[in-house]
Amino acid sequence: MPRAGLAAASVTEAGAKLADEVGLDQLSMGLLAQRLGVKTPSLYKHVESQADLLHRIAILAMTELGDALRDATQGRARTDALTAAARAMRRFVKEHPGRYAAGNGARPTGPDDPLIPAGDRLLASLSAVLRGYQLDPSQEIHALRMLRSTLHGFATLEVAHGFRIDTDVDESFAWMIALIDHGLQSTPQLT
Amino acid sequence: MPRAGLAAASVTEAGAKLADEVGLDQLSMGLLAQRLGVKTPSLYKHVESQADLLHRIAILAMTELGDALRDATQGRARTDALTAAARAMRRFVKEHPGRYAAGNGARPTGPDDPLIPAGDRLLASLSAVLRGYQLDPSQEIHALRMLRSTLHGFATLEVAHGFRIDTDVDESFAWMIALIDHGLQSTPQLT
DNA sequence: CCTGGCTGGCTAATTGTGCTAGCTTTGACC
DNA sequence: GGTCAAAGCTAGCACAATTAGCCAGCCAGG
Repeated sequence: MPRAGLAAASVTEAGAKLADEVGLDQLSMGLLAQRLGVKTPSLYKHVESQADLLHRIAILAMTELGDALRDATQGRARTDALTAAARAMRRFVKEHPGRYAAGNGARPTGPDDPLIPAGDRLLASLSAVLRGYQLDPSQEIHALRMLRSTLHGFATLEVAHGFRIDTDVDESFAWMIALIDHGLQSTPQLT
Repeated sequence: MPRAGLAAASVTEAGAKLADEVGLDQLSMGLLAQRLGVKTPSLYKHVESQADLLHRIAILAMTELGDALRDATQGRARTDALTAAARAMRRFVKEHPGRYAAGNGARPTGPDDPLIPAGDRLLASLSAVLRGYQLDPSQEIHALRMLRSTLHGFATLEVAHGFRIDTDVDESFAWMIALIDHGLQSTPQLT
């Protein structure tokens, strides 16, 4: 009997792809095994448990998203960088809703969990966007959280079909980014 | 054998409370039955399925949240109304994370699903907040989506322990609201 | 009263899913 | 060619959702 030739990385990748297709909550070990042409218990040779699989998908997602943001903002600043980062984030969540959901739900399991540096790099990319606005250092953390909340909220609502009619969603997104950009430029006035 | 005296409404309420305590994904029929002092299959006399239960919890959550927003914004306008609505929303999600998650995940099952009016009332409350800013009508939908995305994103990230250190979260929230308020007041400049 | 039917509980059993145990085969390396 | 870890498999357990079908309590009408 020929071997399937799997490894932890390829199982994780396949799991992430499947989660994007069917939704994270519909991702089962059986379905993934079927997709890989293997029986369910065989997956446990590569992955400790379903929780472990989800964790690996989460790390993959955070890493990919961090990379996407870094690439998108390379060589840009202020409004340009903000727009590029926002679009990259929205695009990633739209194309990879399952992965992204996994990334969101994951908690680090210990102090040397690779999820932590992956998350750090993601935050660093967003921080880099804000750097161009030369905020008061005491406001950076607030701006970072605001930016993250906004992008996260919009993207998750969108993929959950949270916006009633699908009209003008692109326009709404651009409008929201413009509002944030405007706000970041007038930041001293915010107390 | 004495009866437990349940009804669909009380089962839903208990399910919502339990979801808030243990997390929506940990809510099982067995756990809920145990909480109600009843065996699992008995729940099916009051609720069609687990999916039905979640749907009922979702409707409850949307209704409650809509009420909370309406109450919070009564008699207020502009900055005042915005702040009150934002706080009410954040508070609700913090106190009822399970319900809120159920409300988010739910999709209407048909054209006369009570979830639809419940959602409408929620959106109407947020719309009312924006009315005070006298936006250009073409921008109302964008502002509404922005507001919803922002509040949703912040609150969900917060309950998911998405903010690394818990310091200054209140401050970040206030800062974000101030930025939105400022943006809504200078809305003509956003093209 | 008391009695019949509806209601809301129960037990038993089915299915699907995560997971473990333990066996077998492949294939890489000596 | 022998050996041994890796990677597959079958069998089977545990637990969650659900269904079927039984029985007790309660309430209205005689």
